[in-house]
Amino acid sequence: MRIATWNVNSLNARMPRVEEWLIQAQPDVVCLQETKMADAAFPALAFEALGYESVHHGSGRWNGVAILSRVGLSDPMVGFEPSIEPDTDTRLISATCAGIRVTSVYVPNGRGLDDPHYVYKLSWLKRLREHLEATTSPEVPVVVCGDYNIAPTDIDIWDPAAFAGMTHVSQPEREALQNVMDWGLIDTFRARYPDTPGLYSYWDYTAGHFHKREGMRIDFCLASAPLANLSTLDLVDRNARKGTKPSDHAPVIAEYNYPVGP
DNA sequence: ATGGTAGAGCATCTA
Repeated sequence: MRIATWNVNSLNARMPRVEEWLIQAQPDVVCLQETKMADAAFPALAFEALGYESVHHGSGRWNGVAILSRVGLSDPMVGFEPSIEPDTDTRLISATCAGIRVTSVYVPNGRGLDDPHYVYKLSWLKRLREHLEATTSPEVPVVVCGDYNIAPTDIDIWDPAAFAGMTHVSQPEREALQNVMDWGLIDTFRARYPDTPGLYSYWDYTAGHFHKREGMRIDFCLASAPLANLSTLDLVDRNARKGTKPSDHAPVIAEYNYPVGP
């Protein structure tokens, strides 16, 4: 089972590259973030032509998340479970694919430590844990994939000094992420490469950061133990960040020795 | 070549 997550930074702008990448990378399940489109504009037919069922949750100009699957897709849920304070944005969608409860998340950026959006970010992460508690169990196969907009530790960023006083690295954010993971989600990527620096999934478009290998690891496929125990591979597809009109994020791919089939 | 925003949408916000 090959599961990928990719913040595409506008699916309209990225569709040619996404289609090309699906054919080349052959993922079974894909979580997309920042589609930046309304549901009515989502190119479900184009994905279907490539063998993927899909669900999308988007409102227009900003955020927007989707799940693609070629191994079956059922029981979709958009946003947080109804008992939870609703999200004002379209940042979460869930579905069951081949017996795995899959969630695509686009955690709020936070903007600044003194910005209301930072409070929203922390609240959103608290609600993500409540959503998992209310809808599934760490005893079954679960993946929560997406752009978390948090670097778990300083090994996940190119220069800790460059991020002093900024979002993505603050202690409250890291604790909020840890609280989500404490529900029962494992970062198999870092478990596989515990001491390897320079493994990033996002590079700022500005100032040639990608070419200088100055990035952050903020996109993860987090898995519950039944799936994480079957982890066979974790990688960042850096090639997808090169060339013409790339997203500022690269796809993150995780593989599990788990039976593929609807 | 030896550097270096991008997207949405039309002023400016978001990342």
